[in-house]
Parts: sequence; C-alpha cells; structure tokens
Amino acid sequence: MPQDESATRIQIRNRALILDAALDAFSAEGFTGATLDGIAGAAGLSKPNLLYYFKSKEAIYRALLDHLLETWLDPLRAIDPEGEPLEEMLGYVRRKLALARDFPRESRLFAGEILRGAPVMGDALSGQLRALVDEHSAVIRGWMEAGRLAPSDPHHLIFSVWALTQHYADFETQVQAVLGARRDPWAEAERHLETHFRRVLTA
Amino acid sequence: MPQDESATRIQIRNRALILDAALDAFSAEGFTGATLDGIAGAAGLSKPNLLYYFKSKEAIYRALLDHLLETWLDPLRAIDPEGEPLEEMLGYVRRKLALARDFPRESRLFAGEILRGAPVMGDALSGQLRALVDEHSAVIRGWMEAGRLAPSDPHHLIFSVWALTQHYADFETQVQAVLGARRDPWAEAERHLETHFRRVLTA
DNA sequence: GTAGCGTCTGACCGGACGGTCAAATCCTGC
DNA sequence: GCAGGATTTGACCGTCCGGTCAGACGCTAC
Repeated sequence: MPQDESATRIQIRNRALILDAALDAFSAEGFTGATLDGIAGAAGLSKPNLLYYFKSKEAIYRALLDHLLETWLDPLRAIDPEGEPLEEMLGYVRRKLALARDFPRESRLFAGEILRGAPVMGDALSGQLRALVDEHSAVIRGWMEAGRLAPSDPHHLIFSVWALTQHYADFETQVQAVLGARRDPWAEAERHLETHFRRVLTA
Repeated sequence: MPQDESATRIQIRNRALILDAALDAFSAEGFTGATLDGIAGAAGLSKPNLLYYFKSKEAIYRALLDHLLETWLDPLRAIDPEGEPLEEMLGYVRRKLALARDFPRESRLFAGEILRGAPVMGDALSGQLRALVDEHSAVIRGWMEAGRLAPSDPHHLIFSVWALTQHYADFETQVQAVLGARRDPWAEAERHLETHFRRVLTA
C-alpha cells in the first residue's frame, strides 16, 4: 500500500491517471454506472493494479469529492467584503460560470452526488458549506441594508448563482439540443448572466 | 403479454404500482443504481411478475420518461401570446416552481437523464422540446421588441426559469443542508423568484 | 549482485442483477 | 362449472462487477 507522505513518482502519476479516468467515468455514468474495469482500462492499468492505489471504488469517489469541494468553494471565498458590492457579486458570477465552463466533469460529478441525496458529501454540506454560505450571506445582507445592493434573501441569491451557472454544465446536453449547433452557449451565457444579475442586484 | 388497447383492471393497477415504485427508484438511485428486485418489492410484486408487465428495465424507464415530457412542457405551453407579458412570464415561473415542488421525483428523474447525456430522451430534446422553445422564444422576443419586457436572449431567459425552479427539487438536499431545518425553502423560493424575475423582466 | 521494497498481473471468488421458462393459479365469460 | 386466457410464481441461467490473493517482475540502495 503506497504511503501518502512519501509518494513515488510512479504513485503520483498513476494516482493522477486513475483520478482523471474516474472523473470521466463517474461524471458520465454515475457512481453505480461506472465500473472499475472501465476506469482501469481508461487509465491504462489493470483492475488489481488500480486497487493497489485505491482500496475500493468508493475510495476513488471520495478522493474526487474531497478534492472537488475545495476548488468549488473558491469563487465564493474570493468575495471581498471591502470591495464594491455590485462588482464583487458580478465577479462571483463570472468566476462560478468560468469554473462550470472549464470543469464541467467536476460540476456533473457534484450534481450527481447531490441528486442522489449526497450520501458521501452530506456532512460537508451541512458543515463546511453551510458555514461558508452563512458567512457570506451576512456580508451580502450588510450590503443590502446599506442600500448598496437591491434587497433580497442572500441565501436564495446565492442559490440562484449556483443554479444558473451550473445549469450550463450539468444540462449541457439539453442546452445544446435546444440552441442547436450553431451557437456558443458559454459566450451567450456569460453575456446573459451579466445583464441578468445586474438587474437583480440594482433594481 | 398484456395488450395496450384493452387493459384489465389488474393491468391498470399493477402498471401504476410499478411505475410509481420505479419512479421512486430511478429518481433516487439513477437508472443503473435502481434494481428490478427493488422496484418489484416496493410495488408488492415478484420480479418475474413485474417483467410480465414491462418487458425490460429500460422499458419501464422509457415509459416514465414518455409520460414525463408531456406534463413537463405544460407550463410553457400555457403561456398566452395574447396575455400581459409580465404576468404571463411570472405565471410561467410560478407554474414551473409548483411543478418542481409537487413532483420532485419527476424533476430528479429528468435531471438524471440529462446529466447522463440524455441517452433516451436525446431525440425528444432536439425535436419536440427545441421546437416548443423556439416557438415561445419568438413570442417573448416579440414582447421585448415591443418594449413590453426588458430585452434579453429569450432562450437563455427560459433556461434561467428552468435552472432556478428545478434547482429546488434537484438539489433539495443541498438547499436543506444550507438553509437548515427551520426554514421553508419552497415558500421562500416562491417569494424570491417573484421579485427576482420581476426585476429581470422589467429593468 | 542481491536484498528488499515497490509495482503489477492472471486467476479466481462470491454475490448481485437482468432476464427466462415452465408450470401453477386465478379470473372471467359463457 | 368449465374453458381459456390472464396473472403469478419458484427455480434457474449467464453475465457482470467489486474485490482478493499469491506470486511475478522491476527498481534501487548497498
């Protein structure tokens, strides 16, 4: 069993290969739909060799989610309480949309986990995530009470940012089907969300 | 094999039992995660008996999706081109949110299907759905050009209605975890989306 | 070069799952 | 009440899948 502290070059490379192949599989087919054989094959390893690096299918899944939550919360953390409210919020929307555009597999992995009732991430949601959202909701509420943003429920405002940005990654198939091949959903989404939230936040 | 045209009372009852149990299973665990044994058990039938009514697991899944698409598009169809634009759009938001609130299993089933790339509904999306959306986008664009709604891209406006309403059903676990047990997400969502879209549509 | 650890593999296991089948039982129309 | 189709069941099959294991191979430090 490879140790975490002193990782070999081979360990680093193969762990990365496995996680990348697993992200493909889990995001496209879900936890139960993905198979160890498929992941191993895509990573160029044999199944027993894969299980030499991760002790079970669930261990791979957990490793992905652990790594995911951190980067997923960064855009929210980057909001500056001292900044100009409207620009801070629009910047948050832009960062979140860019994350969805650049990491659609991660977005879909997360969506699948929540859809299934968050059997693995449940604790992180009601702990870490909730605390962070509460914290920033307070900042936003402060801005609203100071008359620097149009008033609304900060929690639901944050939900709306999540919903609107992740929609383009999670439901990409539907967006593509409805818009047709000729259009560029991400560029249009960026423009649309810009005007959309500008209105919501400055009414 | 039971005929579709002349359905027995028993057929009607058992088909309904099966579809209800299957909706539970598929929406909670996904297509691959759900099992025929589990569905049969929840429906109070044996597995071979279940397969007497539906010839395969996929046949049940398809039956659910077929029935789903119809009711799912109703709120959009109910938009009246002759009505008052703002009220028509807000009514659409309210109907869509009510649907998500009253039929969260259906919403999650649909979300799971799209997340996995719409292997079954793909054709319906680029056919029926796209046509309907194009049609109503034209109506909305007409309202905007007449100055009766704030201008934006009608397609993305519709996407935003979908994203914001279905978010509360599909990501209910996350919403609950972040808001805590004391609050009523659906009531809050209704108020929030009302003011949210009022601003977006009348800026 | 060889000891020893890290890496990799083929063969295998046990269980779960989708689906089949022949036969039993039930129900309905006459 | 009975013929015949509708319904139900238990037993079974083949496959897939997650996981194990004993051993082979390879690399590196001495």
